[in-house]
This record gives sequence, C-alpha cells and structure tokens, in this order.
Amino acid sequence: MLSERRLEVLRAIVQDYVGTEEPVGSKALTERHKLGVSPATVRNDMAVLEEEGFIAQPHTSAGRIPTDKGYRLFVDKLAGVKPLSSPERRAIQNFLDGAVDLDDVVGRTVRLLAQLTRQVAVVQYPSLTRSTVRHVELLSLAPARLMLVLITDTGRVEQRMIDCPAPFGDTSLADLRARLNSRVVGRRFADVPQLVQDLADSFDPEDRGTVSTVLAILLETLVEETEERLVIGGTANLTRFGHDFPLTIRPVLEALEEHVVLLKLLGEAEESGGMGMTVRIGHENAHEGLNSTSVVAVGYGSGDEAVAKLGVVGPTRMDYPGTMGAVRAVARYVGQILAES
Amino acid sequence: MLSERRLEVLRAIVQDYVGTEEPVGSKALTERHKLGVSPATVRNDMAVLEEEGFIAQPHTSAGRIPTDKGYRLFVDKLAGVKPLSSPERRAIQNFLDGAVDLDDVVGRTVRLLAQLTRQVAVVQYPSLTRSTVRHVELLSLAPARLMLVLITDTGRVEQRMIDCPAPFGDTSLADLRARLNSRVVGRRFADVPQLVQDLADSFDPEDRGTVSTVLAILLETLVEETEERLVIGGTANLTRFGHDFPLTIRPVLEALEEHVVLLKLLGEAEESGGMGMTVRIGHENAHEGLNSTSVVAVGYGSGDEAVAKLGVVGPTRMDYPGTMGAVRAVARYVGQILAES
DNA sequence: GGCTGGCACTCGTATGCATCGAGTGCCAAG
DNA sequence: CTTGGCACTCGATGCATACGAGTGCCAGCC
Repeated sequence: MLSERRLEVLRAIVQDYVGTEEPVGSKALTERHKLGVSPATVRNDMAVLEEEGFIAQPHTSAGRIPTDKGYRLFVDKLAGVKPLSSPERRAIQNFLDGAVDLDDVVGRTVRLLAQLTRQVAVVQYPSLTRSTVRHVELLSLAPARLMLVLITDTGRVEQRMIDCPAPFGDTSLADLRARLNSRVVGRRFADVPQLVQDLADSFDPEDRGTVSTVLAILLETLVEETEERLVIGGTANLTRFGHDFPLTIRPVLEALEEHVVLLKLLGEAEESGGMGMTVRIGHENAHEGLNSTSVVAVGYGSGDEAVAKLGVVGPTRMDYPGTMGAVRAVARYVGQILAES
Repeated sequence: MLSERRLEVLRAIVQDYVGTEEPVGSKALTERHKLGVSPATVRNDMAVLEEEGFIAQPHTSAGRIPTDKGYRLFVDKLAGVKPLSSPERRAIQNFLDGAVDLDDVVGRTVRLLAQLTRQVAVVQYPSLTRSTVRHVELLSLAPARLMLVLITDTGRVEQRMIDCPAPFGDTSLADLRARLNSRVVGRRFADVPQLVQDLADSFDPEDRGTVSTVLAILLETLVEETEERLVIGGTANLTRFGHDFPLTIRPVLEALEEHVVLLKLLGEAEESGGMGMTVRIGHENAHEGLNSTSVVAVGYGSGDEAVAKLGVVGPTRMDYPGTMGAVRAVARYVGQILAES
C-alpha cells in the first residue's frame, strides 16, 4: 500500500494541477506544500506513484499530472465534500425561490449550477415513472380529438394529443376521466399500467376503441427514454477547458446534444442508489466523447427517494470537493422546493 | 456605382472565401473563375472594392476578405436563394413527419436545421400572443389550488399553478371555465386581456377574489418576454468556426445561452414583416458577442402570418444561398405540419 | 532503510535569423 | 481601360541555438 506521505504527495499534485493546469514538478511541490521532505524524496515518491499508475508525465522531463486512476483515489480517499460558504447558500436560495413553475425551477437550477461550478450543468426533469399521479385530465378539443394531461406530484405536466377512432360523448368522457382518476391518483406512475389494464372492458362497446386508444397513449408516455427530459446549460464554460480546443470541446458538445447519451450517463449513476453522489472520471464514462471529462451527479427528490438526477460535466481536472459540494447543495434545495409545491 | 465586372469580382471573392476560409488573391481568383481579365485588372477592381469598404485585407500583402458590407451587398444583390435538392426535401419530410407533439416538432426541427446547415439552429415556439385560443382549462388539484392550462391552435400548451385566496367550489369552477371559454375560444391571445377584463364582476363576491387571481395569472402568461420560448441546437457546429477558437466561440456560446438576447434578435427580424427572410450580418447584430456571426431568420406559421421565427446562427463567412434555402424550406414544412395538427 | 544533495541528461519552449512565396501597388506600354 | 513587368511587404516556415524546469540515479549521511 501507499504510505501516508505518498498519498499526501498525490493530494498535493492533484490540488496544484487543478489550480495551475500545468504539470507539477517536485521542486514546485515542496515549495507550495509543507511536506517536510526534500524534492529528491518527493521524486522518489512520484516514481512510485507513477509506477502504480496514479500519475503520469506528458513527456519525459516534464512534471506529473494525475491519471484518471489518480483522480479516483483522490476522490475516494483524499478529498472531502467542501461545504458551501454561507453567501453561496444564500445565493442559491435567492436564485431558486422566485420560481413559479417546474419549468422555471429546472431552468433556474441549471443556470445556477452552471454559474456556481463554472462548468456545464445538466438537470433531469423528475422522472414520470418515479413520481406519483396527482391528476389525470382529459379534454375534448374537437369531436374526435382529445388531449390527455398528466400531472405529477412534482409539478411536472405532460400532455399528448389523441385522435379518436370515433367521436366520444361528453358523458363518456367524464366517466372515463372519473374512473381513470379514481384508479391512479396518488399511485406511482410505474404502477399505472397494471392499474388501468382492464379499464376498457367496462365501457360500452362503441366507446371501447377510444378508451383503448387513450390508454395506449397514456402508457406510451411512460415508456422509458421517451418520458425522460433534461436541460443543459453553461456550455460556454467549456471554453475554459484547455488550450487544445477544437479537439477537446467538439466531442463534448456533440455528446451533450445527444440527450439519450446524457440520460444513460445519469442513469448509470443510479447504482449507488438513493440520493448518493456519483463521480465518474474520464474513461469511466462509457461515451467516448466524454473520456476527458468527469461527471458529478446526484439524485434529488422531495422525499428521501430520488425522482431524478442533476449534475455537472467538467474536465477531469476539476475542483472535485467544491463541485461536489455545490452539486449536493443545489440538489437539496431543489428537493426542498419540490416538496413545498 | 460599381461596374458589372466589379460586382462579379466581389461575388467571386465571397464564394472563394466561403469555400477556403482563406484570404483570396487576384491570381487565384482569375484561375478559379472565368472573369476574362488578367490578375492586374482584378487588382485594380479590388482596390476600388476595398476603397468602397466591401473587402479588406487582414494585413498588407495578403489576399482580401469580404467585410460585413461586402456580404451585405452579396446577399442583397448578388446571391439568390438556393433551392434544396430533392433528396434534401425528402429528408426534411421524413424527419419531420414522425412528430407527435409540438415539443416534438420543435425538437426535430432544431436538430434538422442544425444538421442541414451545419450551423447553430434556433427555433422559437409559436408565440402565444400571435396564436388563437383553442381551449382554456381549469383543473382543481386541491381545495384552494387550481391549474390553468392554455391550449393554442398551434398545439402549444402552457400551464400555471394557481394558489387561490379562498376555496373554490366545483360549480363555480365549471362556471368560470365555461364563461372563460365562451369568451376567448377562437380569439387571438392578444385580445384576451380586453375580452376577460370585466369577467370577475359577474361572480359572487366570495368567488371574486379567486376569479381575479385566475385572470391575473392568465394575463401574466401573456406578458411578452415571459411567454416566448425557444430551443437551440447544433452548438457543436460552432467548432467549425475558425482556428482562433476560444476567442471566437466563447462569446457566441454565451449569447446563445441568453435566451432573451436571442429572442430580441429574432424579434428584430420582424420589421421585414410576415414570413420574410431576414439576414443580419456581423455588426448588424446589436449583441456584441454575435458581431462575428450572421443570423438568418424567417417567420413560420400555419397560415400566411408568422406565429414565430426560426433560423440559424453561423459565421459571417457562411454559404448564404444554401443556408437561406434550407431555412426557408424548413420553415415551410413546419408551417404545413402546424396547419395539419 | 529511508532521506538528501549533487549531477548529468532530457526535451519542450522560446528566440533569432534566413528563406520563401503569395500577394500587392505602381507604372509604362498596348 | 487593360495588361505585363517589377520591386516591395510581410506572414509563414524551417532551423539552429540557448534556456530551464524537471527527471533519474548515485553516493553519502542519519
């Protein structure tokens, strides 16, 4: 195993590199950190750390930079989560409190997170399947045209147009609406399919076609990968990435535009379960375009169960403690706000 | 005025520069274009064009590049709108036809436009104030909690939560809903404020507070700058801008994140009225960050009146005829689709 | 055995300098 | 008005040199 001091050296390397963006050498290290040993000793430690794969040199006779494995160790063992300063906390509260709408909450959150971390922020809308039904509404827009509106306990509203196979009377509509609501309100969306399974059977034959259509569309909105929505922001922060721009920034922007990829990314973070924070570093991200980025994600929700994720995407060389602190704090506030609404 | 040939020279310069991204000299010009004159003559013409401010040289003894004024002349007088190839038209149709939802239409449109023009695409949602009301719905979520849902003829759905000052009975609710709809359905949102002005008066005193609240929130959703929404995509295309990245791309990304700025940008394009296409080149864009970009925008709508704009943002050095063709074609298809729904 | 100072070596970066060539402006002739 | 010729400009390219931060290794010391 690595001695205490070697870990200290790694920590110092990570911190310096994150600060300066430049490979850090043994001399500079001893000057900036009170390690109590000479550069030569540090060099020996570095040699070991390099052999173990925690650091690397871009070219012979240059300083060292942490590898993904090095960051991993740093995050797991050496770094805590830096709590936010109280002005920062107040800023979060002020920024988020004015929101009137779920859209507004999500929009503000993504801007806030981007600004706070100076990185790219990603916020997922509360997942339908993990929310409960607050209300289901059916509106008649035209004789054979309905609109289905789903409202979740988190304030999310989803609507779908429905073209009916046959005109649908107002009383039938009221009937369907009532029966639908009595079955599903207060239940989890994930359970809705079972709950409405046999609903069509109890209707007049002439209405059965329309009812089935409505139910089909209702179930369709719950299909995963369709029901998930997310918002990103702060892409301008990508320009602070490094000097070797085009090559670095391009694939990241491309990946960010592929919402499916991002959703999978956040989804993977799920294993850690509940509201746990996940950090995926560099090549740990399956998507190739994100191989030089790290993703810090955490679940949020009104209760103690996560209804969605939010997080940031930034360079592997990022301030992990600070970023994790900001992400966690924002997630908590958002959870509070959802609980209030 | 400029002679025919000088205009031809300008056109050639613009075309070559757009193609190569490099300053174009007199010799290269005569080689690639059949101007029928010698390089020396072209040089004289160039000197005139430069004096008039249509072209400039980055440094002495380099080729010329068009100025904003040069592009302006090119767009106004020298370039047509290039119609799309029929495979391209088919691609548009295929891509857009699967859409089920207004969100879906807008999302697909932005992706399509970005892909087609290889630039950043911006699509505005149909403006509420320029749409007509299809339906207004009021749902009771809790005793003193309502949800207001607005549905436009273009398929846009907007919802707002309402906290009532007092509980609101079901019959009152049905009453309000009915009266509201009878007044506004089929009318333009812009006229809604007048149409509902005195609606509260006709209610029981005890309900008047809630009715006023509902109406206030209804009007609030129509306030400009609040009601406008837009989506952008294709930001990865920014990386094809030039070689001097960070400086170029940064302010553009920042500007794109300021939706307010973008809305103003598209709004300015309005002067030309109706469905006319607007091209704003370089410094013609008020926002500083977009001084080195051009914006091609056009209105779209189901009828012959525009309900919103869409367009692209790209480098001033862009293929104007092709971009204009693509933008116009996409706008037309989107209009068709809206008309069908 | 681990720490330290010394030393030779590596290699990327910065600097100066000469060269090259695309492009220009100007002019005199057609 | 057009054209060919010509001197000039100036950024880009290539190269050799110097510089310096940083390394690895080794012998000596605690």
